[in-house]
Amino acid sequence: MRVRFPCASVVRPLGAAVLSRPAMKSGSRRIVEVLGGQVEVGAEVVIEGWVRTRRDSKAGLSFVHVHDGSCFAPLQVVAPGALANYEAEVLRLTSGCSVRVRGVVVESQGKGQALEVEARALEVLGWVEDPDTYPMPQKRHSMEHLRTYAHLRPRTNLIGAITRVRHTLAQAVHRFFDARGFYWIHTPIVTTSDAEGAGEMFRVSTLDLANLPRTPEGAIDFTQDFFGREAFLTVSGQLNVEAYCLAMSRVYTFGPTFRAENSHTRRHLAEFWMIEPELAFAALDDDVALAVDFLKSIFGALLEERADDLGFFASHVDTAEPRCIERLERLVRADFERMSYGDAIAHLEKAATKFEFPVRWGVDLQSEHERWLTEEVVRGPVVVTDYPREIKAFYMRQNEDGRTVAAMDVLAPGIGEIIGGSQREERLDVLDARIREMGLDPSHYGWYRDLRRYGTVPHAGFGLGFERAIQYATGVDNIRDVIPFPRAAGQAEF
RNA sequence: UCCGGGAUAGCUCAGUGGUAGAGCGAUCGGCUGUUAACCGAUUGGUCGCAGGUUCAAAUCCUGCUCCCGGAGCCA
Repeated sequence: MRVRFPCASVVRPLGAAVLSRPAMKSGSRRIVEVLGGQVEVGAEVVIEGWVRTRRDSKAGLSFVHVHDGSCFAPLQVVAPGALANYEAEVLRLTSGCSVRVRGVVVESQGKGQALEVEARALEVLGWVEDPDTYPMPQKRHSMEHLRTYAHLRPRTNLIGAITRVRHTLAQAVHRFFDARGFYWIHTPIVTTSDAEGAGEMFRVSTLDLANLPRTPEGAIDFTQDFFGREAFLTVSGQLNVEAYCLAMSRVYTFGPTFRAENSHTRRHLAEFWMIEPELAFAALDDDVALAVDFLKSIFGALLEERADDLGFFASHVDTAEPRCIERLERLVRADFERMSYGDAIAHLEKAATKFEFPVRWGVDLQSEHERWLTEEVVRGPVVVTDYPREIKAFYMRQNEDGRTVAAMDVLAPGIGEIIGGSQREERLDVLDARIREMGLDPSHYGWYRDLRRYGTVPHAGFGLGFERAIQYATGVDNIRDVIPFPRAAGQAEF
């Protein structure tokens, strides 16, 4: 995918954010305030930002487009030749220079912007030392190139837009839960539980790798390690948040999560952010309803608050049909399709396509199957429920049929599983039997079993990969481009 | 981890054994209330690294490193 780097010529509708003036600055305004009409025409303002483009007119003035991150559109600064430093500095401005501009807000004589700032003074705060090798000049860049300059890529239209979308979605997540009485639980990053069972874990240790302490039997002696036992980075906050759920009733986590899988795909990171609500006195249907309500709410907020950035994704980035704005609008309005795993298998068995992995009841859905369901059968997101117990985690609640569990996945076109959740097994005897059945030892699940021993209640929850939600919302192909500094197998620069 | 593709100018790429190319960028000039600006000129290379074959290697062979896509794992 190629993305055009230079500023778009069309001013998009601005976000709804109303910015208050920062207390520590005198008269300095963010560009979104000026372009959003929050500053009167004729008023003097100070603008601080980075030059994106400069065009000179031999009428003796220059047009300098400046970004400060506050919105998608640039501010056009008109720099008259009468400026004291016009010849010496303004005519030497290149993409990437940082500037402070004092000027007057005026109606633009040109097309492409309604308002602009006529400079009375333009101060260069920082030059670009060699414009020929500046990695972010005004031209098209490949995503791969941007990725190798993770520290400079936020200066591009694309990464700037992603950054604002990511922020807006994060805020919408917290607002959604807060409005419904959910408490944000800061579950631990470091875990000593080897029971999370959601993939390979990163070890956390202060032991000297070159000189490991040994037990008499020759094993590594973790009692001498920092925590007195083996420790890892969390792969899920779910088990911990269940404890708070069975006291606070409605809780959620929103934090970093780590998987040491050696994955090389556009959908995987070693460090990513996950959102995991947990709802007490609830069954699977409540969980599905919460998930659907959640997706509609956060994407609805995004449509309202970041129309400028979404317009850019729809016109320059997204290649799926329908493009992101229409896709999100449909999702916000639509009733979500829902089907059981059994029905999904039936659909797949009827499919005209021959799958690489043959379909039969009992197999887990492969990427190709999820794609068929979302892109061909439903043509949109779909909730699949009641999976075979053999392919799901030990904590999921067993259904009456004895062969399925109360699990649900929300599948989205182009992304695959965007949400995975379940009703949890609240019956201690059933949970213990399940743990043993999977060859695990109930004694390792002490505190988790306590939750079933003392005042257990039906409860349910789900997990949502935050970056995948951003991918879905923007149409950005590679997950490494929707997180500021991606960490993946073999990649932790910056 | 497996399968496939790739690494040549600041960027994106062409170049299948015989003197290293284009577009974009950058620089300079022309033109213009400009806005993917336009026109002209200039600049720009240890062809990923290490070996090998050959009179001759960006090109063929071997190994390595890294990147991209897909699969698995999963969110």
